[in-house]
Amino acid sequence: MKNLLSVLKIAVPDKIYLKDPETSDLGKRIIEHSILLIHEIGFDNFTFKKLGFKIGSNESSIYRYFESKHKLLLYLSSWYWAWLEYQLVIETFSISESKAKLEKAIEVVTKTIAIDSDFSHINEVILYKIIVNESSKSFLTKEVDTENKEGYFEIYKRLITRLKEMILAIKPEYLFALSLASSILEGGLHQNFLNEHFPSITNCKDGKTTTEFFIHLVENTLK
Amino acid sequence: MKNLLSVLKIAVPDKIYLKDPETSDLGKRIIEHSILLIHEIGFDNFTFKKLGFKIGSNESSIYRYFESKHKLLLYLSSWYWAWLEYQLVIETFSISESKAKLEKAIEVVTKTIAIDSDFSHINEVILYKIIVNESSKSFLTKEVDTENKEGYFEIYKRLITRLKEMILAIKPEYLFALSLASSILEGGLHQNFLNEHFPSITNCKDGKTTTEFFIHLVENTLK
DNA sequence: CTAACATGAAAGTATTACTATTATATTTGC
DNA sequence: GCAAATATAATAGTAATACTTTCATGTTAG
Repeated sequence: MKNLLSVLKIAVPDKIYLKDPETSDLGKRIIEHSILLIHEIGFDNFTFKKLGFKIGSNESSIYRYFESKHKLLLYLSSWYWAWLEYQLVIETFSISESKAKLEKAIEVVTKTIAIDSDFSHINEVILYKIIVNESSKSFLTKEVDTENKEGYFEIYKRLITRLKEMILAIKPEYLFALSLASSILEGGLHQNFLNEHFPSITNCKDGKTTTEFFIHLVENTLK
Repeated sequence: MKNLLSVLKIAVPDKIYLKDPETSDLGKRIIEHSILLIHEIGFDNFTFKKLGFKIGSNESSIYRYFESKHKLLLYLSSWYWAWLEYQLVIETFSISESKAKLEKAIEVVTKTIAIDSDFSHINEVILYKIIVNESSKSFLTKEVDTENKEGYFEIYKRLITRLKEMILAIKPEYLFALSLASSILEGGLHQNFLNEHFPSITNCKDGKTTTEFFIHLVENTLK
């Protein structure tokens, strides 16, 4: 996996950025340190000025890569979904039995990311925490419909479609495969959010995992 | 229901506001029109200045009721959860059979609110839309842990606890009752969000409802 | 070696999210 | 019916945000 990703490039919809941050040293430092800074102070308190200060660069230079901090969040989200899609495909590819395949898929998309694959400047453990705490803000806006038309959420939707296919492979007549798929993905993030901030309203803690909860849920639903 | 609510008052944790908006005409107009304005321009674009202009009042007067627009969102969210808790209790109270009770509960918390009960200045149909589109922002902040300790999310957590009890009444040995309860509540909002903005990744549309999806899901999970 | 391009530095703008002060209107308590 | 208390309005002010613009400088490619 590590090897493959050092050859492959995670592709993010190119309308999200003004200049591809992967093409320069400054760009890469913007991505690397924006992840660390958003994690540190939260997306709402994050500004390009503060980021510029952190990487010893100028605010105006960062604006040459991203129109706004919102676009940067879209970039980070898309990058994460693309990375997760890659994990999903690789990890389930060789499994032919439908049930085992879906189980592995649920595991991939609901587990807490705790190990950085370390193939790039992007720390996936911290990025995952940002996804849990901030990614909803990328679509909870008045501009969501326009941005959806522009294709900013394509990877996310494709991921859900892939999950849906695996669900339908088990039970083709199930009428809610898309809803179940989207519930697994967002619900997985949400349970991990609760584990961190509202432990009194989740059971996904103390050794019981979000993955177990969803595997049990899905298995019974498709029985 | 209508009659009862005209006597009862929806109680919101009093640390959320500086002055109870229910105690004055201006306060009520702040609540009434903040709901309309947030729905119109989105929470991110909403300001007390714009609201003041809309209700023919001054920005500084609104600040006497709420410290910040974030506190106002917490107020609206808490009000909605309290209102929903009330609906839940009333509608399930007289049902003794566990399965029917839980089914009714799922219906209450996952259905799209389309009729305003019209007992107050608060338009519940529009408020529901705000909850779907904006309520996550009330807890997706760096201050969530402090605010949780202050008790700002008590009603929300109590609602989930009530749902959990109804789940356990059916299957006491089920290990994920809290996670299932929180998934129903947040998942219900999310499916309705998808229906509005990302219809390609949900089945809760074209006559198939979010409620049906969750009733089927829960019934099979607890079988 | 020069033209193109990337980055940096500085200044400017409109808006936001408040706070503070003072004035005026309304209510209430006696 | 009047003074005191309270609520609201008007105005101004502040620091920060979310950018944009301009110009200078350094670097790189043909």
